[in-house]
Amino acid sequence: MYIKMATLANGQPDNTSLSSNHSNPSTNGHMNGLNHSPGNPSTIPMKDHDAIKLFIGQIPRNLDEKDLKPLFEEFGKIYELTVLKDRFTGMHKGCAFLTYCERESALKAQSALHEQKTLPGMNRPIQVKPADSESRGEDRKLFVGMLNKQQSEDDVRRLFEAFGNIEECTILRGPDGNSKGCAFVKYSSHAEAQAAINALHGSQTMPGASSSLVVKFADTDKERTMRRMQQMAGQMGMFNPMAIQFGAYGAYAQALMQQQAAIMASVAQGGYLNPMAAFAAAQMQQMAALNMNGLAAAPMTPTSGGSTPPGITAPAVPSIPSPIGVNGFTGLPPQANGQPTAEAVFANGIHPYPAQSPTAADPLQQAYAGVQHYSAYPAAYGQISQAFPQPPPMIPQQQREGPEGCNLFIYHLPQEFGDAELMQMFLPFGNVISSKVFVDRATNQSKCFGFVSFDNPASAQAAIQAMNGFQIGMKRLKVQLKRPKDANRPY
DNA sequence: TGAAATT
Repeated sequence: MYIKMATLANGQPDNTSLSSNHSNPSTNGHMNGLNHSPGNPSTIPMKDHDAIKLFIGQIPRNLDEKDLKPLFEEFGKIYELTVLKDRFTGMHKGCAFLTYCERESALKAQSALHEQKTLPGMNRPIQVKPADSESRGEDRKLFVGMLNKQQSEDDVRRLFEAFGNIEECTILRGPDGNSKGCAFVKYSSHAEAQAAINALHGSQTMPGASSSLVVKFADTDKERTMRRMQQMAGQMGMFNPMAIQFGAYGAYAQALMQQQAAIMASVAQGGYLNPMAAFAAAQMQQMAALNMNGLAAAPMTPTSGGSTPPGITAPAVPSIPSPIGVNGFTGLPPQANGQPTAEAVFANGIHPYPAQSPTAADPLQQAYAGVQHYSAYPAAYGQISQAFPQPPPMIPQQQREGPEGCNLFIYHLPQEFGDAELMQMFLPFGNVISSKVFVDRATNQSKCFGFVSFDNPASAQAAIQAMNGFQIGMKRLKVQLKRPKDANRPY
Protein backbone atom coordinates (compact mmCIF):
# COMPACT_ATOMS: atom_id res chain seq x y z
CA MET A 1 0.00 0.00 0.00
CA TYR A 2 2.76 2.29 0.91
CA ILE A 3 4.58 1.66 -2.34
CA LYS A 4 1.47 1.89 -4.39
CA MET A 5 0.65 5.27 -2.97
CA ALA A 6 4.13 6.51 -3.54
CA THR A 7 3.97 5.41 -7.14
CA LEU A 8 0.64 6.95 -7.74
CA ALA A 9 1.77 10.14 -6.16
CA ASN A 10 4.49 10.08 -8.71
CA GLY A 11 1.96 10.23 -11.47
CA GLN A 12 2.40 6.72 -12.74
CA PRO A 13 0.05 3.84 -12.31
CA ASP A 14 1.20 0.99 -10.20
CA ASN A 15 2.32 -2.27 -11.64
CA THR A 16 -0.90 -4.10 -11.10
CA SER A 17 -2.86 -1.82 -13.30
CA LEU A 18 -0.05 -1.91 -15.78
CA SER A 19 0.03 -5.65 -16.10
CA SER A 20 -3.67 -6.08 -15.94
CA ASN A 21 -3.93 -3.60 -18.70
CA HIS A 22 -1.69 -5.73 -20.81
CA SER A 23 -3.75 -8.77 -20.23
CA ASN A 24 -6.90 -6.92 -21.07
CA PRO A 25 -8.00 -7.91 -24.57
CA SER A 26 -9.43 -4.50 -25.24
CA THR A 27 -6.12 -2.79 -24.92
CA ASN A 28 -3.85 -5.65 -25.71
CA GLY A 29 -2.10 -6.17 -28.98
CA HIS A 30 0.80 -4.00 -29.63
CA MET A 31 -0.49 -1.60 -32.17
CA ASN A 32 -3.96 -0.39 -31.62
CA GLY A 33 -4.11 0.04 -35.33
CA LEU A 34 -0.94 2.04 -35.63
CA ASN A 35 1.54 1.16 -38.32
CA HIS A 36 0.42 -2.38 -38.33
CA SER A 37 -0.33 -4.44 -41.38
CA PRO A 38 -0.99 -8.01 -40.34
CA GLY A 39 0.05 -10.59 -42.84
CA ASN A 40 2.70 -8.44 -44.40
CA PRO A 41 5.89 -9.05 -42.53
CA SER A 42 7.78 -6.34 -44.33
CA THR A 43 5.64 -3.65 -42.79
CA ILE A 44 5.44 -5.01 -39.27
CA PRO A 45 7.41 -2.46 -37.35
CA MET A 46 10.46 -3.68 -35.57
CA LYS A 47 11.66 -2.01 -32.49
CA ASP A 48 15.22 -1.68 -31.38
CA HIS A 49 16.39 -4.16 -28.84
CA ASP A 50 17.16 -1.26 -26.52
CA ALA A 51 13.96 0.62 -27.21
CA ILE A 52 12.52 2.46 -24.24
CA LYS A 53 8.92 2.31 -23.19
CA LEU A 54 7.78 5.77 -22.25
CA PHE A 55 5.13 6.77 -19.82
CA ILE A 56 3.05 9.69 -20.99
CA GLY A 57 1.16 11.52 -18.30
CA GLN A 58 -1.18 14.48 -18.08
CA ILE A 59 -3.12 13.62 -21.20
CA PRO A 60 -6.60 15.06 -21.54
CA ARG A 61 -9.15 12.27 -21.33
CA ASN A 62 -10.73 13.15 -24.58
CA LEU A 63 -7.61 12.26 -26.53
CA ASP A 64 -7.22 8.69 -27.68
CA GLU A 65 -4.47 6.90 -29.57
CA LYS A 66 -5.27 8.40 -32.93
CA ASP A 67 -5.26 11.89 -31.47
CA LEU A 68 -1.99 11.40 -29.71
CA LYS A 69 -0.22 9.72 -32.57
CA PRO A 70 0.51 12.88 -34.55
CA LEU A 71 1.88 14.60 -31.53
CA PHE A 72 4.50 11.92 -30.95
CA GLU A 73 5.16 10.78 -34.46
CA GLU A 74 7.32 13.73 -35.24
CA PHE A 75 10.07 12.24 -33.11
CA GLY A 76 10.13 8.91 -34.87
CA LYS A 77 8.25 5.86 -35.91
CA ILE A 78 5.88 4.61 -33.27
CA TYR A 79 5.94 0.95 -32.41
CA GLU A 80 3.20 0.94 -29.84
CA LEU A 81 0.97 3.52 -28.28
CA THR A 82 -1.58 2.55 -25.70
CA VAL A 83 -3.83 4.79 -23.69
CA LEU A 84 -4.34 3.34 -20.25
CA LYS A 85 -7.90 2.53 -19.41
CA ASP A 86 -9.52 1.49 -16.24
CA ARG A 87 -9.61 -2.26 -15.96
CA PHE A 88 -13.34 -2.41 -15.28
CA THR A 89 -14.94 0.76 -16.53
CA GLY A 90 -12.72 1.24 -19.54
CA MET A 91 -12.34 4.83 -18.55
CA HIS A 92 -9.41 6.77 -19.94
CA LYS A 93 -6.88 7.17 -17.17
CA GLY A 94 -5.21 10.23 -18.56
CA CYS A 95 -1.97 8.51 -19.38
CA ALA A 96 -0.43 6.20 -21.93
CA PHE A 97 2.52 4.02 -22.77
CA LEU A 98 4.50 4.80 -25.85
CA THR A 99 7.26 2.81 -27.46
CA TYR A 100 9.14 4.07 -30.47
CA CYS A 101 10.80 1.72 -32.83
CA GLU A 102 14.05 3.42 -32.07
CA ARG A 103 15.51 4.23 -28.74
CA GLU A 104 16.72 7.54 -30.10
CA SER A 105 13.18 8.68 -30.87
CA ALA A 106 12.17 8.12 -27.28
CA LEU A 107 15.05 10.15 -26.01
CA LYS A 108 14.20 12.97 -28.42
CA ALA A 109 10.54 12.94 -27.45
CA GLN A 110 11.41 12.94 -23.80
CA SER A 111 13.71 15.91 -24.02
CA ALA A 112 11.36 17.82 -26.33
CA LEU A 113 8.14 17.17 -24.46
CA HIS A 114 8.64 16.22 -20.85
CA GLU A 115 7.18 19.03 -18.79
CA GLN A 116 7.66 21.29 -21.80
CA LYS A 117 4.06 21.93 -22.65
CA THR A 118 0.63 21.53 -21.14
CA LEU A 119 -2.10 19.91 -23.17
CA PRO A 120 -5.45 21.69 -23.41
CA GLY A 121 -7.55 21.32 -20.32
CA MET A 122 -4.74 20.07 -18.12
CA ASN A 123 -3.20 22.11 -15.39
CA ARG A 124 0.08 20.27 -15.21
CA PRO A 125 2.62 19.83 -18.00
CA ILE A 126 2.80 16.63 -19.99
CA GLN A 127 4.98 13.85 -18.61
CA VAL A 128 7.22 11.93 -20.96
CA LYS A 129 9.67 9.62 -19.28
CA PRO A 130 10.71 6.00 -19.20
CA ALA A 131 7.95 3.88 -17.75
CA ASP A 132 8.36 2.37 -14.34
CA SER A 133 8.34 -1.00 -15.98
CA GLU A 134 11.58 -0.09 -17.70
CA SER A 135 14.72 -1.03 -15.93
CA ARG A 136 15.28 1.32 -13.10
CA GLY A 137 18.91 0.60 -13.63
CA GLU A 138 19.39 -2.17 -11.21
CA ASP A 139 20.25 -4.68 -13.83
CA ARG A 140 23.02 -2.54 -15.19
CA LYS A 141 24.29 -1.09 -12.01
CA LEU A 142 27.25 -2.58 -10.30
CA PHE A 143 28.42 -2.58 -6.77
CA VAL A 144 32.18 -2.38 -6.60
CA GLY A 145 33.90 -3.36 -3.40
CA MET A 146 37.43 -3.61 -2.15
CA LEU A 147 38.56 -0.41 -3.74
CA ASN A 148 41.43 1.49 -2.37
CA LYS A 149 39.99 4.25 -0.23
CA GLN A 150 42.08 6.81 -2.05
CA GLN A 151 40.56 5.98 -5.40
CA SER A 152 38.38 8.70 -6.86
CA GLU A 153 35.38 8.48 -9.11
CA ASP A 154 37.70 9.15 -12.03
CA ASP A 155 39.97 6.30 -11.04
CA VAL A 156 37.01 3.99 -10.96
CA ARG A 157 35.73 5.29 -14.27
CA ARG A 158 39.07 4.60 -15.87
CA LEU A 159 38.93 1.08 -14.59
CA PHE A 160 35.44 0.44 -15.90
CA GLU A 161 35.17 2.52 -19.05
CA ALA A 162 36.63 -0.16 -21.28
CA PHE A 163 33.50 -2.26 -20.87
CA GLY A 164 30.84 0.19 -21.84
CA ASN A 165 29.27 3.55 -21.46
CA ILE A 166 29.26 4.62 -17.85
CA GLU A 167 26.19 6.62 -16.98
CA GLU A 168 26.96 7.03 -13.37
CA CYS A 169 29.85 6.45 -11.07
CA THR A 170 29.70 7.11 -7.37
CA ILE A 171 32.10 6.37 -4.59
CA LEU A 172 30.32 5.61 -1.36
CA ARG A 173 31.52 7.91 1.34
CA GLY A 174 30.95 8.23 5.01
CA PRO A 175 29.72 11.39 6.68
CA ASP A 176 33.30 12.59 6.88
CA GLY A 177 33.67 12.28 3.12
CA ASN A 178 36.04 9.36 3.36
CA SER A 179 35.60 6.62 0.86
CA LYS A 180 34.10 3.45 2.19
CA GLY A 181 36.13 1.57 -0.35
CA CYS A 182 33.20 0.82 -2.56
CA ALA A 183 31.28 2.37 -5.39
CA PHE A 184 28.37 2.12 -7.75
CA VAL A 185 28.95 2.04 -11.47
CA LYS A 186 26.00 2.22 -13.83
CA TYR A 187 26.32 1.25 -17.44
CA SER A 188 23.92 1.89 -20.28
CA SER A 189 23.14 -1.75 -20.60
CA HIS A 190 23.05 -4.96 -18.70
CA ALA A 191 25.48 -6.54 -21.16
CA GLU A 192 28.11 -3.93 -20.49
CA ALA A 193 27.72 -4.42 -16.78
CA GLN A 194 28.05 -8.16 -17.16
CA ALA A 195 31.17 -7.71 -19.25
CA ALA A 196 32.71 -5.60 -16.53
CA ILE A 197 31.92 -8.23 -13.93
CA ASN A 198 33.48 -10.93 -16.04
CA ALA A 199 36.61 -8.94 -16.63
CA LEU A 200 37.12 -7.23 -13.32
CA HIS A 201 35.67 -9.23 -10.47
CA GLY A 202 38.51 -10.68 -8.49
CA SER A 203 40.93 -9.57 -11.17
CA GLN A 204 43.20 -7.55 -8.94
CA THR A 205 43.80 -6.46 -5.42
CA MET A 206 43.99 -2.79 -4.75
CA PRO A 207 46.79 -1.57 -2.54
CA GLY A 208 45.57 -1.56 1.01
CA ALA A 209 42.58 -3.74 0.29
CA SER A 210 42.25 -6.98 2.17
CA SER A 211 41.07 -8.98 -0.76
CA SER A 212 40.58 -8.78 -4.47
CA LEU A 213 38.25 -6.41 -6.24
CA VAL A 214 34.57 -7.17 -5.91
CA VAL A 215 32.35 -6.41 -8.87
CA LYS A 216 28.76 -7.50 -8.74
CA PHE A 217 25.28 -6.28 -9.52
CA ALA A 218 24.01 -3.84 -6.97
CA ASP A 219 21.29 -4.89 -4.60
CA THR A 220 17.84 -5.17 -6.03
CA ASP A 221 14.94 -3.44 -4.38
CA LYS A 222 14.04 -6.62 -2.59
CA GLU A 223 17.48 -7.12 -1.28
CA ARG A 224 17.62 -3.55 -0.18
CA THR A 225 14.36 -3.99 1.65
CA MET A 226 15.79 -6.98 3.37
CA ARG A 227 18.83 -5.05 4.38
CA ARG A 228 16.80 -2.19 5.73
CA MET A 229 14.56 -4.60 7.56
CA GLN A 230 17.44 -6.24 9.24
CA GLN A 231 18.86 -2.94 10.29
CA MET A 232 15.52 -1.81 11.58
CA ALA A 233 14.96 -5.07 13.36
CA GLY A 234 18.33 -4.82 14.97
CA GLN A 235 17.69 -1.31 16.13
CA MET A 236 14.27 -2.03 17.52
CA GLY A 237 15.75 -5.02 19.26
CA MET A 238 12.43 -6.80 19.10
CA PHE A 239 12.66 -8.89 15.99
CA ASN A 240 16.01 -10.45 16.26
CA PRO A 241 17.22 -10.75 12.66
CA MET A 242 19.42 -13.57 13.83
CA ALA A 243 16.27 -15.58 14.22
CA ILE A 244 16.87 -16.48 10.62
CA GLN A 245 19.82 -18.45 11.79
CA PHE A 246 17.78 -20.67 14.00
CA GLY A 247 18.62 -23.34 11.53
CA ALA A 248 16.14 -26.12 11.97
CA TYR A 249 13.92 -23.56 13.61
CA GLY A 250 13.93 -21.33 10.57
CA ALA A 251 10.30 -22.12 9.94
CA TYR A 252 9.51 -21.24 13.48
CA ALA A 253 11.29 -17.94 13.14
CA GLN A 254 9.51 -17.17 9.92
CA ALA A 255 6.16 -18.01 11.35
CA LEU A 256 6.90 -15.77 14.26
CA MET A 257 7.83 -13.00 11.95
CA GLN A 258 4.76 -13.37 9.81
CA GLN A 259 2.50 -13.57 12.77
CA GLN A 260 4.15 -10.58 14.21
CA ALA A 261 3.75 -8.64 11.00
CA ALA A 262 0.10 -9.56 10.81
CA ILE A 263 -0.48 -8.50 14.36
CA MET A 264 1.25 -5.22 13.84
CA ALA A 265 -0.61 -4.59 10.64
CA SER A 266 -3.99 -5.27 12.18
CA VAL A 267 -3.21 -3.25 15.23
CA ALA A 268 -2.03 -0.44 13.05
CA GLN A 269 -5.21 -0.55 11.07
CA GLY A 270 -7.15 -0.35 14.28
CA GLY A 271 -5.43 2.93 14.82
CA TYR A 272 -3.46 1.91 17.86
CA LEU A 273 -0.08 2.30 16.32
CA ASN A 274 1.52 5.23 14.66
CA PRO A 275 2.22 5.31 10.92
CA MET A 276 5.82 4.39 11.47
CA ALA A 277 4.74 1.18 13.08
CA ALA A 278 2.45 0.49 10.19
CA PHE A 279 5.34 1.01 7.87
CA ALA A 280 7.44 -1.35 9.92
CA ALA A 281 4.69 -3.91 9.75
CA ALA A 282 4.51 -3.65 6.00
CA GLN A 283 8.24 -4.09 5.78
CA MET A 284 8.02 -7.02 8.08
CA GLN A 285 5.51 -8.72 5.86
CA GLN A 286 7.75 -8.17 2.91
CA MET A 287 10.65 -9.58 4.77
CA ALA A 288 8.78 -12.65 5.82
CA ALA A 289 7.63 -13.15 2.26
CA LEU A 290 11.14 -12.78 1.00
CA ASN A 291 12.33 -15.33 3.46
CA MET A 292 9.76 -17.74 2.24
CA ASN A 293 11.05 -17.26 -1.25
CA GLY A 294 14.51 -18.12 -0.12
CA LEU A 295 15.77 -14.68 -0.99
CA ALA A 296 17.09 -14.04 2.43
CA ALA A 297 19.72 -16.65 1.75
CA ALA A 298 20.84 -16.48 5.32
CA PRO A 299 23.27 -19.16 6.24
CA MET A 300 21.51 -21.74 8.32
CA THR A 301 24.52 -22.36 10.44
CA PRO A 302 23.81 -23.03 14.03
CA THR A 303 26.65 -21.75 16.09
CA SER A 304 28.32 -23.91 18.61
CA GLY A 305 27.39 -21.57 21.40
CA GLY A 306 25.35 -23.92 23.48
CA SER A 307 26.36 -27.21 22.02
CA THR A 308 29.64 -28.96 21.88
CA PRO A 309 32.27 -27.06 20.02
CA PRO A 310 35.03 -28.88 18.21
CA GLY A 311 37.78 -29.84 20.52
CA ILE A 312 35.55 -29.81 23.54
CA THR A 313 33.68 -32.73 24.91
CA ALA A 314 31.16 -32.90 27.59
CA PRO A 315 30.75 -34.11 30.15
CA ALA A 316 33.75 -36.36 30.42
CA VAL A 317 35.22 -34.84 33.49
CA PRO A 318 38.62 -35.95 34.61
CA SER A 319 38.90 -36.15 38.31
CA ILE A 320 42.07 -34.10 38.43
CA PRO A 321 43.29 -31.87 35.65
CA SER A 322 46.59 -33.01 34.33
CA PRO A 323 49.18 -30.29 34.10
CA ILE A 324 50.04 -30.85 30.49
CA GLY A 325 47.52 -31.38 27.79
CA VAL A 326 47.75 -33.07 24.46
CA ASN A 327 46.93 -29.85 22.74
CA GLY A 328 49.52 -28.07 24.71
CA PHE A 329 47.38 -26.50 27.32
CA THR A 330 49.56 -26.08 30.28
CA GLY A 331 46.83 -26.29 32.74
CA LEU A 332 44.98 -23.73 34.74
CA PRO A 333 45.34 -20.11 33.95
CA PRO A 334 47.20 -18.30 36.68
CA GLN A 335 44.22 -17.49 38.81
CA ALA A 336 41.82 -20.13 37.73
CA ASN A 337 41.60 -22.48 40.62
CA GLY A 338 38.05 -23.70 40.52
CA GLN A 339 36.97 -27.27 40.02
CA PRO A 340 36.32 -28.64 36.59
CA THR A 341 32.69 -28.44 35.79
CA ALA A 342 30.40 -30.85 34.13
CA GLU A 343 29.31 -28.75 31.24
CA ALA A 344 32.36 -28.35 29.09
CA VAL A 345 35.75 -29.87 29.24
CA PHE A 346 38.53 -29.78 26.74
CA ALA A 347 39.01 -32.95 24.83
CA ASN A 348 42.54 -33.23 25.96
CA GLY A 349 41.25 -33.90 29.37
CA ILE A 350 42.06 -30.52 30.73
CA HIS A 351 39.63 -27.98 31.87
CA PRO A 352 41.77 -24.95 32.30
CA TYR A 353 39.10 -22.75 33.78
CA PRO A 354 37.25 -22.46 36.99
CA ALA A 355 33.57 -23.11 37.24
CA GLN A 356 31.48 -21.12 34.92
CA SER A 357 30.36 -17.86 36.38
CA PRO A 358 26.76 -17.85 37.51
CA THR A 359 26.15 -14.85 35.33
CA ALA A 360 27.34 -16.65 32.26
CA ALA A 361 23.90 -17.40 30.93
CA ASP A 362 22.81 -13.81 31.08
CA PRO A 363 23.61 -12.93 27.47
CA LEU A 364 21.40 -15.76 26.38
CA GLN A 365 18.67 -14.63 28.65
CA GLN A 366 19.03 -11.16 27.29
CA ALA A 367 18.81 -12.52 23.82
CA TYR A 368 15.68 -14.33 24.76
CA ALA A 369 14.11 -11.19 26.03
CA GLY A 370 13.36 -10.14 22.49
CA VAL A 371 11.39 -13.29 21.90
CA GLN A 372 9.64 -13.33 25.21
CA HIS A 373 8.59 -9.84 24.38
CA TYR A 374 6.14 -11.35 21.94
CA SER A 375 4.07 -12.72 24.73
CA ALA A 376 2.95 -9.19 25.35
CA TYR A 377 0.67 -9.74 22.37
CA PRO A 378 -1.82 -11.99 24.02
CA ALA A 379 -4.12 -13.68 21.59
CA ALA A 380 -2.22 -14.30 18.40
CA TYR A 381 1.04 -15.06 20.02
CA GLY A 382 -0.60 -17.53 22.31
CA GLN A 383 -1.61 -19.44 19.24
CA ILE A 384 1.78 -19.72 17.73
CA SER A 385 3.53 -20.51 20.91
CA GLN A 386 1.33 -23.56 21.07
CA ALA A 387 1.75 -24.38 17.46
CA PHE A 388 5.51 -24.38 17.53
CA PRO A 389 8.14 -25.82 19.77
CA GLN A 390 10.04 -23.54 22.04
CA PRO A 391 13.08 -21.99 20.45
CA PRO A 392 16.30 -23.87 20.96
CA PRO A 393 18.20 -22.92 24.09
CA MET A 394 20.67 -21.02 22.03
CA ILE A 395 20.42 -17.66 20.43
CA PRO A 396 23.39 -16.33 18.57
CA GLN A 397 24.74 -13.40 20.40
CA GLN A 398 24.97 -10.09 18.75
CA GLN A 399 28.46 -9.01 18.06
CA ARG A 400 29.00 -5.83 19.89
CA GLU A 401 31.46 -3.90 21.90
CA GLY A 402 31.03 -3.31 25.55
CA PRO A 403 31.67 -0.04 27.32
CA GLU A 404 35.09 1.52 27.33
CA GLY A 405 37.54 -0.62 29.21
CA CYS A 406 35.48 -3.77 28.85
CA ASN A 407 36.75 -4.92 25.50
CA LEU A 408 39.72 -7.17 25.12
CA PHE A 409 41.90 -7.90 22.17
CA ILE A 410 43.27 -11.40 22.25
CA TYR A 411 46.08 -12.50 20.03
CA HIS A 412 47.85 -15.84 19.50
CA LEU A 413 44.73 -17.89 19.81
CA PRO A 414 44.99 -21.51 18.76
CA GLN A 415 44.10 -21.90 15.13
CA GLU A 416 41.11 -24.07 15.91
CA PHE A 417 39.51 -21.66 18.36
CA GLY A 418 36.20 -20.25 17.31
CA ASP A 419 33.87 -17.76 18.92
CA ALA A 420 32.47 -20.34 21.30
CA GLU A 421 35.84 -21.51 22.50
CA LEU A 422 36.94 -17.97 22.98
CA MET A 423 33.89 -17.26 25.04
CA GLN A 424 34.42 -20.43 27.01
CA MET A 425 37.90 -19.30 27.83
CA PHE A 426 36.78 -15.97 29.21
CA LEU A 427 33.53 -16.84 30.89
CA PRO A 428 35.24 -17.45 34.22
CA PHE A 429 36.03 -13.80 34.52
CA GLY A 430 32.60 -12.37 34.11
CA ASN A 431 29.70 -11.76 31.88
CA VAL A 432 30.91 -12.09 28.32
CA ILE A 433 28.61 -10.08 26.12
CA SER A 434 30.40 -10.95 22.95
CA SER A 435 33.26 -13.01 21.66
CA LYS A 436 34.56 -12.90 18.15
CA VAL A 437 37.42 -14.72 16.50
CA PHE A 438 38.45 -13.18 13.26
CA VAL A 439 38.27 -15.40 10.28
CA ASP A 440 39.84 -14.89 6.92
CA ARG A 441 36.96 -14.45 4.56
CA ALA A 442 38.67 -16.20 1.73
CA THR A 443 39.93 -19.27 3.55
CA ASN A 444 37.58 -19.38 6.52
CA GLN A 445 40.62 -19.86 8.67
CA SER A 446 40.97 -18.15 11.99
CA LYS A 447 43.36 -15.30 11.99
CA CYS A 448 44.23 -16.29 15.52
CA PHE A 449 43.02 -13.13 17.08
CA GLY A 450 39.72 -12.01 18.39
CA PHE A 451 37.74 -9.87 20.75
CA VAL A 452 35.95 -10.48 23.96
CA SER A 453 33.69 -7.95 25.59
CA PHE A 454 32.59 -7.97 29.18
CA ASP A 455 29.87 -5.89 30.70
CA ASN A 456 32.19 -4.33 33.23
CA PRO A 457 35.81 -3.22 33.34
CA ALA A 458 36.67 -5.27 36.43
CA SER A 459 35.98 -8.50 34.60
CA ALA A 460 38.11 -7.30 31.75
CA GLN A 461 40.96 -6.50 34.08
CA ALA A 462 40.63 -9.84 35.81
CA ALA A 463 40.78 -11.56 32.45
CA ILE A 464 43.88 -9.65 31.47
CA GLN A 465 45.55 -10.50 34.75
CA ALA A 466 44.72 -14.14 34.43
CA MET A 467 45.06 -14.77 30.75
CA ASN A 468 47.68 -12.46 29.36
CA GLY A 469 50.73 -14.57 28.71
CA PHE A 470 48.80 -17.76 29.22
CA GLN A 471 50.65 -20.42 27.31
CA ILE A 472 48.91 -22.55 24.77
CA GLY A 473 51.21 -24.85 22.86
CA MET A 474 54.13 -22.85 21.65
CA LYS A 475 52.27 -19.60 21.90
CA ARG A 476 51.39 -17.30 24.69
CA LEU A 477 48.14 -15.42 24.59
CA LYS A 478 48.30 -11.72 24.35
CA VAL A 479 45.36 -10.26 26.20
CA GLN A 480 44.96 -6.55 26.45
CA LEU A 481 42.35 -3.88 26.23
CA LYS A 482 41.16 -3.36 22.73
CA ARG A 483 42.75 -0.36 21.21
CA PRO A 484 40.17 2.42 20.96
CA LYS A 485 39.31 3.34 17.41
CA ASP A 486 40.62 6.86 17.57
CA ALA A 487 43.95 5.97 19.11
CA ASN A 488 46.70 5.95 16.56
CA ARG A 489 49.37 4.15 18.38
CA PRO A 490 51.32 2.10 15.87
CA TYR A 491 51.14 -0.94 18.13
C1' DT B 1 42.79 -4.34 17.23
C1' DG B 2 35.19 -5.38 15.83
C1' DA B 3 36.33 -7.59 8.52
C1' DA B 4 34.37 -3.85 3.48
C1' DA B 5 30.19 -2.53 1.38
C1' DT B 6 24.36 -1.48 -1.00
C1' DT B 7 23.17 5.06 -2.79
